[in-house]
Amino acid sequence: MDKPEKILVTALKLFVTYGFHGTPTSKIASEAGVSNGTLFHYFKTKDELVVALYTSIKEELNQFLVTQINTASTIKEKFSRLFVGSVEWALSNGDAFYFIQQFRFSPHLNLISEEESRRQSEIHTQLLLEAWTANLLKPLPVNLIATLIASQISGIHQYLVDKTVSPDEQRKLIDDVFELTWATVANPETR
Amino acid sequence: MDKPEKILVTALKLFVTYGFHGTPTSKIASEAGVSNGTLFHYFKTKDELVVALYTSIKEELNQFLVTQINTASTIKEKFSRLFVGSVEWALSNGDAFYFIQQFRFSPHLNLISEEESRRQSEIHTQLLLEAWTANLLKPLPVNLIATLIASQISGIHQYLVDKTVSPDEQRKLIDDVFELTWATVANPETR
Amino acid sequence: MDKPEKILVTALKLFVTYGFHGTPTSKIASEAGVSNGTLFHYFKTKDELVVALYTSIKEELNQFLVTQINTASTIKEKFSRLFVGSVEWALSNGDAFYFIQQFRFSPHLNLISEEESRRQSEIHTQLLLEAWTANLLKPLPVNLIATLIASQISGIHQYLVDKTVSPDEQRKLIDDVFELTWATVANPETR
Amino acid sequence: MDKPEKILVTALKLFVTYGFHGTPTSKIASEAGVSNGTLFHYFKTKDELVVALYTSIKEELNQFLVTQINTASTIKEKFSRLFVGSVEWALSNGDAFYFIQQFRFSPHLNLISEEESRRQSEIHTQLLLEAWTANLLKPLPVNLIATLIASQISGIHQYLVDKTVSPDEQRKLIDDVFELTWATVANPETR
DNA sequence: GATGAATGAGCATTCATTCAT
DNA sequence: GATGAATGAATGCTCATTCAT
Repeated sequence: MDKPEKILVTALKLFVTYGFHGTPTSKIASEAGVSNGTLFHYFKTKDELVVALYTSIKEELNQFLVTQINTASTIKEKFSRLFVGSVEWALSNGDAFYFIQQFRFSPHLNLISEEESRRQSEIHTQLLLEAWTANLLKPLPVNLIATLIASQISGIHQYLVDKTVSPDEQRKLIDDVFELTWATVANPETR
Repeated sequence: MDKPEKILVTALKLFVTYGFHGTPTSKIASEAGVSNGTLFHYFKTKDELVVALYTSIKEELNQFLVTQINTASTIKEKFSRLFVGSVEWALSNGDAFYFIQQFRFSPHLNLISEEESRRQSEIHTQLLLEAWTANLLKPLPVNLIATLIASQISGIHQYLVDKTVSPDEQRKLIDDVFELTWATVANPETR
Repeated sequence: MDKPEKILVTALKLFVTYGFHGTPTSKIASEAGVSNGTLFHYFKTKDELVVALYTSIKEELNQFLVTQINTASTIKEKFSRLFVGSVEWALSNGDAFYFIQQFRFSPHLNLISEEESRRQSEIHTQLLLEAWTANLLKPLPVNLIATLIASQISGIHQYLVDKTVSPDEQRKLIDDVFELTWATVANPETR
Repeated sequence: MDKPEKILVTALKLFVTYGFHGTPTSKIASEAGVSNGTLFHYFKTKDELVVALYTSIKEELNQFLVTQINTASTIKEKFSRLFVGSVEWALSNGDAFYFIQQFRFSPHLNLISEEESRRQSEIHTQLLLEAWTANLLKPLPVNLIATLIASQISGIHQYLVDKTVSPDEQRKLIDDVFELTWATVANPETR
């Protein structure tokens, strides 16, 4: 792992525990095993580090989701993969997922450009467009459907984080909730 | 409005715009029209101010929801009132709602005691218990149901914040989503 | 002496010895017997402190020169008082005088507004105008005359700083150089 | 232009604009088109670079003045050439001249050895000695005369920098001021 | 000679908190 | 209760300098 990567990994761990403000750059540097100066060699400011971390996490998540979707044939199956994949990724990358929320409710969000923002949600946009074109969705605003699905993902994730459930049960619950969600948003006629 | 109240109101506005860290107590004080010392007269530390703000907002929200629920007769109607009320309160108290999220994804959350936490969600717990007892819910874990409903509330709110919709349409959308949500979690047999 | 004044006095001493850069604000504060925070309470930035010091020194010098000029009756005598007064002030306020030069050949000079600059040289401007109106000066550009006089002041000062001369001799030398300078710039006809 | 020379040229430009402190070595290096390490290959420390720049400028100035003086036959003419040459060099090497002042009022001055200092003013010392021996000067301390001449040089330069004057007028003004200065310091009997 | 990544000491500045009035 | 001057610990960031390649 090269130095900037090591810095990002360490920053994630510390930000999640102590918050942005509660984490001095000096602590990030020393725990990452580099000097303070090196941190600023790679990230011009602390804010830039925070943003870079967010971007890299989103990137990683997206790449994971793409591999998930690619294993599916039907559109519904793609949704399922996206849904299940998101929840499972969130469960096994607790820190990263928590950080995303943290970031979203902070002034740092404004530092993300429109374009970067669009790029990050491209997969979801594409898939929804596909479903919409195939007339698979209820006659509701597409954005509303997107938001409702996203909410259910974060809902079931939230539930599973608090409980301790066996992997099998967990998988079943996620599938069940996906089916419920799909029933909520899918067009009953073409379903 | 007395001084501590003025301080809380000002703090909310600033926290939402600049974040906790980005808002010095001195700025809160000056914008609230009180002296630096006065702020610390009412709130021993900045953290205490943050927590007090959170608690007071939750308190206000809960009181509002209680009045909403009280106008309902059936259990489903209570759920509806809770659902719609939550979304509408969130829409007309954007700052407060945003602050709640901000707070939840920050280390400050640890400063809320278990008991306080329980008290804040009492209404929801009560209502779910009622529904459960009346056998109105699907055979899913009650907590999962609670989380799913909460997610949908925040989902529809999220959607409405971004769009600009007429009040009538807005109301209709919220009702629609509630019906979808209710269909998702309610026991079809006793519904 | 109040705190901001004490800070200025200490800063002068240190700047002259170690330069602006070579003098940390922390050293100024501690030698002035105040806390680091107090320094920044009175001067928002280090640059502001530097500028404030410059302005206060120029102010003091000007007030001194005004009292000198006021004891003179003829215009030539006023020039003499200004000349002699400037040299003597420079000799007994070595640090302050050195600081002025230091400041003038630094980027800080740009932080002085046009207006402030004009105000600082008002005495000289006035006196030259008076002499010009009375036709006492050679037909040379007034600004050139001003600059030449100023140069001679700094010349004789420079000389006296390096040598050690008895007060009497010193006074005589300054007078001599003034007469030479006056002969250089004064109109021989009306002299 | 070889690398160390390029570094010196760039450093001059930047020092004059931003001051010593305001100019990082990294900026000098990058603007000079060399790497950070190369700068330190040629100049062990930043201070050494500053001193080297000063020395090289003084050297250049002196060489120029020597060629000027060599075209003169009488002593007064030599003084004239020195005077005029100095002003003209200062005018066409504004940055270099400004840097000299900057350097003189900075702690770096202490890094110049006595001997180096003497060498730099040798021309002036020699010429004054010649004039003194020939009994051409007023019965004033030689050092005072030296200082007064130097002051007038910097005075007329100062004036010409601020104004915009045609080359012819400029040359005439410089000559005039030289004559005035010469009249001030030269022995009227042997003149 | 040339490079530029890495270092870490050093500094300006901020800000929560105190306390005398 | 109210004030705001004073504090000083804490921190982001800079930059001269080193050194392995």
